[in-house]
Amino acid sequence: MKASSIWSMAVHGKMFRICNVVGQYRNILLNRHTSSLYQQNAGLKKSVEEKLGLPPKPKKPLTPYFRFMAQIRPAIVQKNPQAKLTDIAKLAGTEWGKADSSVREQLQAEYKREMVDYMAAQVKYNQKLTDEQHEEIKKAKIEIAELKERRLLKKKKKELGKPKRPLSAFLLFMTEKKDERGTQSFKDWQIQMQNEWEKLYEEQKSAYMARSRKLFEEYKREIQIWEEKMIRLGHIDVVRNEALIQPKRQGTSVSQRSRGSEE
DNA sequence: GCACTGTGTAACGATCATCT
DNA sequence: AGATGATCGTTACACAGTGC
Repeated sequence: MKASSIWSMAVHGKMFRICNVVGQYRNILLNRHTSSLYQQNAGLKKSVEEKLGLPPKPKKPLTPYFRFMAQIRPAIVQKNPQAKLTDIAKLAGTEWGKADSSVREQLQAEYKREMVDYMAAQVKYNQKLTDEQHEEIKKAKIEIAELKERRLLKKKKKELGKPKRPLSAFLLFMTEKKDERGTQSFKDWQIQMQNEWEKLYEEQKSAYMARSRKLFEEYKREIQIWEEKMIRLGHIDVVRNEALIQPKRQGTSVSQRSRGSEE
């Protein structure tokens, strides 16, 4: 903890130098960056290194455009109090397009100066880490990238209207009983549901199972139609592998398609 | 070509446990 | 992976420029 706070102080010091911008926005900039760093240290946005319990790595200097945005943001917000974050970014982009070349050059020069410090800090930081720590960071980054990929694929499936898997017999039972929960804790209620499910008469259970089976039959039909449509549209990544392997019952076959892109 | 850099917030995800 | 729900944590969104 102590080591990390020393690191944190070092980063603070660097950022204050980074924020040493001349002109009328100097104070605003200083305040903004101070609070921003405070939030990061409070753990709102942790870097991979910090998540792994390693000292925080030096932050990249702000690019000229980000520096510019930080300067004009207060004015934009004041003029457009109800503007959303995304609106502000758009307005800032417009302003950047209209900005004087001397302003751009000055911001560019500041960026270059701070980049020198950053590079040195980065080298120092990397030297401080062991080979194992470097490897750990590398692995974590790959994992994060894979997670992101999975999340995006899930989002795509949703957007393309992938049919949802139907409820199992037990879930149908649980859904039906949800209004009877009252003030019981979620966990206790689940355990109670499990007990009640086990005590159900076979014919009662069978009724739920029959309903679930029927839903699954419908689902099978829906998913097949949907996957065939996805293949036609070229969205092979959202289709289960079986759908690519199994030849279709009628019409054009997809079996000759290459499966190279899939696992 | 993608991650990073800043911002605030809405939306989304993981978690807990249960079964199929 | 589907539902249940509260809670806490994380990410996408917009913008442009830079470096790996």
